[in-house]
Amino acid sequence: MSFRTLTERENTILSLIVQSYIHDCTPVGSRTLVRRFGLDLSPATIRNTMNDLEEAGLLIQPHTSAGRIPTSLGYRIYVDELMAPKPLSRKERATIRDAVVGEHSGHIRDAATVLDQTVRALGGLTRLLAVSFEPRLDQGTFEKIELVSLGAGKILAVLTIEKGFLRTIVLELEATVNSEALNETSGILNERLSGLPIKIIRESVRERLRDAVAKDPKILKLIVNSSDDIFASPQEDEGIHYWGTPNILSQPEFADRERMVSLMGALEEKEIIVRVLGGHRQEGGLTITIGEENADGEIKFCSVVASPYVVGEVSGSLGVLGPTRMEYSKLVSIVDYTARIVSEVLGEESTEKDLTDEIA
Amino acid sequence: MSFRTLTERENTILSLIVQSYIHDCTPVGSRTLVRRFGLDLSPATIRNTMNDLEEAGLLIQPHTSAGRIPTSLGYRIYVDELMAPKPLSRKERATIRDAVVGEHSGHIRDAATVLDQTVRALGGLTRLLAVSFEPRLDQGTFEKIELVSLGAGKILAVLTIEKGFLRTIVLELEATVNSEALNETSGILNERLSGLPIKIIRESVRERLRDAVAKDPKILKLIVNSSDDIFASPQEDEGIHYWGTPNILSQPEFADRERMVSLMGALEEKEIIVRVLGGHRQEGGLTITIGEENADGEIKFCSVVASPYVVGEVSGSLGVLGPTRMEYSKLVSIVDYTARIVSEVLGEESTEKDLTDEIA
DNA sequence: GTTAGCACTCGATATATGAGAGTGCCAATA
DNA sequence: TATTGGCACTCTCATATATCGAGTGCTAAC
Repeated sequence: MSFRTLTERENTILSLIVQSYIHDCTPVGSRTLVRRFGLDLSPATIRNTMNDLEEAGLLIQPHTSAGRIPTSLGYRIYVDELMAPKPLSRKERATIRDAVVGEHSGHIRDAATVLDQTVRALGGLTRLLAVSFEPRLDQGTFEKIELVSLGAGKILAVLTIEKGFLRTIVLELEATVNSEALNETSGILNERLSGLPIKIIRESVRERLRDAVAKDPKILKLIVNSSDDIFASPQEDEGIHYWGTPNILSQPEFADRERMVSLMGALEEKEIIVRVLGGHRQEGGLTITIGEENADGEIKFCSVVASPYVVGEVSGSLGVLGPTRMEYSKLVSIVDYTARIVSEVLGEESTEKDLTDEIA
Repeated sequence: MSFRTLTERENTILSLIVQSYIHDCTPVGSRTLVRRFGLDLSPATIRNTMNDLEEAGLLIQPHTSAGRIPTSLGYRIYVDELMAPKPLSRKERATIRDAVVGEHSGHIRDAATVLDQTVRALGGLTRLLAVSFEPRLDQGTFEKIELVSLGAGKILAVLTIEKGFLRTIVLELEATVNSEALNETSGILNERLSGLPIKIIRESVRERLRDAVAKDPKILKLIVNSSDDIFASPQEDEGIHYWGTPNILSQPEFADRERMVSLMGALEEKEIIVRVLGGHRQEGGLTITIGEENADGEIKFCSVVASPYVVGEVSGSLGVLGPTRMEYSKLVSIVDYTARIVSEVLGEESTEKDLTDEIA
């Protein structure tokens, strides 16, 4: 990653500067560094090293005769090679777990509720903007469909997806339908499609149902014609939860009005979140994206620590967004742990006898 | 409202000051007022009147030797007695209507989608924070319930409520259930409860089903025991849509960091919205709340223009929130019109043959 | 290789100054 | 009697100026 290997001293200095700057948001000078960390070197020596680091592109000076601050590349080196993840305290683990698991032990929550409470906890704990995506159900396996007549030609399709996820859709037919025809249709669908991944179904319903015969073919026809919607991947900008805008707006790096407004606008449009966190889904593990590494101009002052969570074949992602000056060593632990807990909680087959409110 | 009747001149001056201040966000002085509006009076005369208005509590000076700005009470008089609602242009009406009605004429949207697009349009048009509540279904009339087995003891209850609103809930039973028993149960429920308001049902299910006999009584029992959830009024802080935080943050009155952060925090917690807009539901019509008239400290610099929308017996509300310095005369027209259109659109029985995605 | 010393830079802070907009008051006016 | 012109005064805002302090780069000495 770095185009030349840093010396031991350079590593130390870089690390200390990053830590100091993360803590203070103040450019750090040679003298301060020596004093604060009780270094056994003179400021002049530090200055020389700083100069080298600056030439290597890891530090910059906001202006002549100010201290140095890390560049994105500087943070990158720090994150990849220098920092040690900071373990969570028992209390922190408990905070996260309690929030994700939820208070009412007798009450099973759906994914939206779980993630909503998760981002609240995550935002509160990190004092940053916490973000999460609901799971993308179209990665999952189709279990079965039920068709319910709602009267006036409306039909409710209820899709059951592995691990207890549910998706409901209202379809409409001009003719009235009887429940017998609905049962027949759902029977055919379940027989032919059960156990297949949603994605596969979306691509191949037509062929799979081509030779199906039903007494009342118009329902089957409706299903096939609407299959893009029924077996759809959810809209990219749906199922996003976030929390902590005041946190992020309080950060000194957003004192600039312009920057703040553009960030908020980007958040509201959700494109940013989708682009930044969307790519993280179903990938390996926790990722850190720093400053200009984010393609989007609006958040080139921001970093993102994100991790996928996995529930069976279905997955989503969660993470935090904040200024590049963030406490990476702590955040990787927090985000990683949160993602694990969410995986765990959403993966539990609901065994409690209570009810979940899938839609408000 | 005002504790003394204002003279003709006082009315004029107050009105002009309000208009000028709304336009400029600059305290307005006597000389400026005369020049800008070509008044046939000398600045000295205006000063006398201004002094009177200040004593009446309708104007204040930010500091000695600055111009005047209206107080909340000043705005109140203006809104109640002086201003004339500004009619919407054809184009503005079209903008609102198009957003609420939606683009795909062949696609029926659910309330959440409609309101989401509505607040976007409303926020964009007013350059303020637009807010809406989804309808409170528990004001509505229960049409029927369908019970669908999802396997593993899970049952999906689908409630149909007048005007095509839908509510689904997952219930859980330790035993497995057969569809016959479910049909029997839903039959009993529909027979006894159909046509009743949800609210009434919530209060009286027990009595109404006391003497009901079913071959498999445990499902009926589950329904009764879970009735608080099934026929619940939705959580106060659910079903809220808002859009336009960047708009509001760009307003000069939120240059103050502190104020901005506290407003954003309040918004995220949603309590503010609930308290401010929540009360407006099912009430007469459009309401305007100005500055300190809002009980909440966080938004004592804000005003709210809100209106209920009504769909049959069910209603919700929508409106805009912004600094007290807002263009009331225009906003009342916009909010009123938007509420009407939303009422209309949500009230339409869905006749299109297409499908709605009720849950993501 | 490390360090002390020194001249220099530059942002931040405090202070002074003047311009401009506005006010209140009072005596003159129609 | 209501209106007005005139005047002294107030207060903010913008600008200019001086000073302080943290920090730098460079060089010569250790």
